[in-house]
Formats: sequence, structure tokens, C-alpha cells
Amino acid sequence: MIIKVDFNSDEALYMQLCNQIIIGIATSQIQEGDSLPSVRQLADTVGINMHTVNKAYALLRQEGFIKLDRRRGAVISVDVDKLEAVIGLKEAFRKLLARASCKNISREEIHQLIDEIYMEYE
Amino acid sequence: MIIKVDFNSDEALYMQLCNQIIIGIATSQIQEGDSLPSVRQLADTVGINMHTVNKAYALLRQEGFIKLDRRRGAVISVDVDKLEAVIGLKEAFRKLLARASCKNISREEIHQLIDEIYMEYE
DNA sequence: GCAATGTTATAGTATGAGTATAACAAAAGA
DNA sequence: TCTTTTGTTATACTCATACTATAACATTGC
Repeated sequence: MIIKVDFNSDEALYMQLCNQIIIGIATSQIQEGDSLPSVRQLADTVGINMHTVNKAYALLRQEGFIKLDRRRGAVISVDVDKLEAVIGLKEAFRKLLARASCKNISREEIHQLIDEIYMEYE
Repeated sequence: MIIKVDFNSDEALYMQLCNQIIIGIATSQIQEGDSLPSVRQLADTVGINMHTVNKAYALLRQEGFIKLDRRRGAVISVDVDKLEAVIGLKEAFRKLLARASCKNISREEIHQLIDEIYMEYE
């Protein structure tokens, strides 16, 4: 799986890493049990500081997407805390859908958009 | 419409204002043509600085949710640039749905969540 | 033993958020 | 006409966060 960052983005580098890895898991580019590169290695290939990668990995662990193993490095291991995930999701949706509704994007169009994205998860 | 901020939130104050106003428009608590309080007035009632409110209004204008009129203050006036809205929405959905998918939230559950929120827009 | 690992500490710069004061022109209201 | 209120702009300060840079440490694999 290829990870890269956009230095011109207004999104924080460590957040870009998090998002790409989570999308990678969702789209099966990396799977349960797979290892991520070491913090130093990924920092080197991407061209950023070690601590920025470390921050991303720490956040991924905290949110239950990876486990850190001395022997195998950062291993994909998703903790499924569904209730908490749904709560956070609904709050985020509230903000997004309000914008969508104001811009005359219909409920049906949203459903279609959801399906398009979920297509990629197989 | 009542606007309030959470000082303990990790979300920026001006962003909280933006989101609440956009949600207010979507849920018809405020409508096209209605006026928002002046920057100084809202800052006073909420208990924050004038510039923070000004920043929120400037962003709302930039994103096409209000127009600023010398005579009537900040007036709700939604510019519908649907294409741009859809593009931004899809990118945001990609990040959210990846998290949802990892946490075993199904496509159907997402659709249900969407419908629940869209119920509030009538 | 040696190299690579995650982790932690310290320190520096840069940027953005929020506040504070102040000033300006334009418009509303008396 | 005068006063008040409006949005707008400028400057400056504090504070938190992002990112980088070095460095050191214990643990693990070879």
C-alpha cells in the first residue's frame, strides 16, 4: 500500500496518514494482521519527521485500528466498538448533511453517494 | 434561534458558530431572507470576541450561506453551487465511511442514519 | 554484540485561534 | 444634522497545536 502526503493541504500531515491507513483497511488494501512500516521507515519514505508518523500511529492505536507489537511493529487489528463509532458518526453526519441540504442535495442523492463509496469496500 | 458555544470543545468557536447556523438553515429554524444578529450583538450574547463572530460570518459568506448587507446585517441567502458541494461532500464521506466500515457498520445502517437526520429537515 | 524497534524528553519554529483596542466609512434613526 | 450602530480593517498579544530536530532509553531480533 502506497502512502503519500500533500504538503499543500490544510489537513495536518498526521491526519492525512491516519485517513489513508483507515481507508486502506476499509478498501482491503491492508488487512487484519498485516504490518505497517516502522515509524522511522515510513517517515523516511514519505519525507517527514519520525514524530509525525509516531503521532499518527498513536492516534490509530487510541481509536482502535492498530495494535503495536514490539516484534511485528504496528499491526492492523480493529477493535469494534460499534456504539461509540455510531455516536461519533451521527454527529459528523449532522454537520455534513446540513450543508448538503442547504445546497439542494436530496436524500436520494446522498444515498447514491453512500452506495458509490461503499462499492469500493469489497 | 438560540446560538451557544462549548468552550471545552476541541472544535474552534468560529466553526461551532458556522455549523450551528448551517444546521439552523437546514432545519428551517432560520430561513432565506432572515437576518442574523450583528457581529457585536452575537459576540455579546454568546460571550466571545467580536472578531471570532466576524470570522464565522466571513466564512459563511465565502461558502455561500449568507450575504452581508449594510442595511440589514447578515442575511441568510444560500448560493447553490451544487457541483462543488457534492465534490466536497464525497471527500468528507470517504473518510467517515472508511471508519464506519472498519467498525462493522453496514451500508444499510448508514442509510438508516442518513434518513434519521434528513427527517429533521422539514 | 549490534542494529532496529517503539517510546519518551526537550527544544525550537511556524501557524492558527482567540482576545483586546482602536480606527474608519457607510447607513439608520432621531 | 448629529448620534449610534453597522461591517471592515489593522495591530498586537497570548496560547495551543503542528512539525521538526536531537537525543536518549529499554526491548527485541539477528
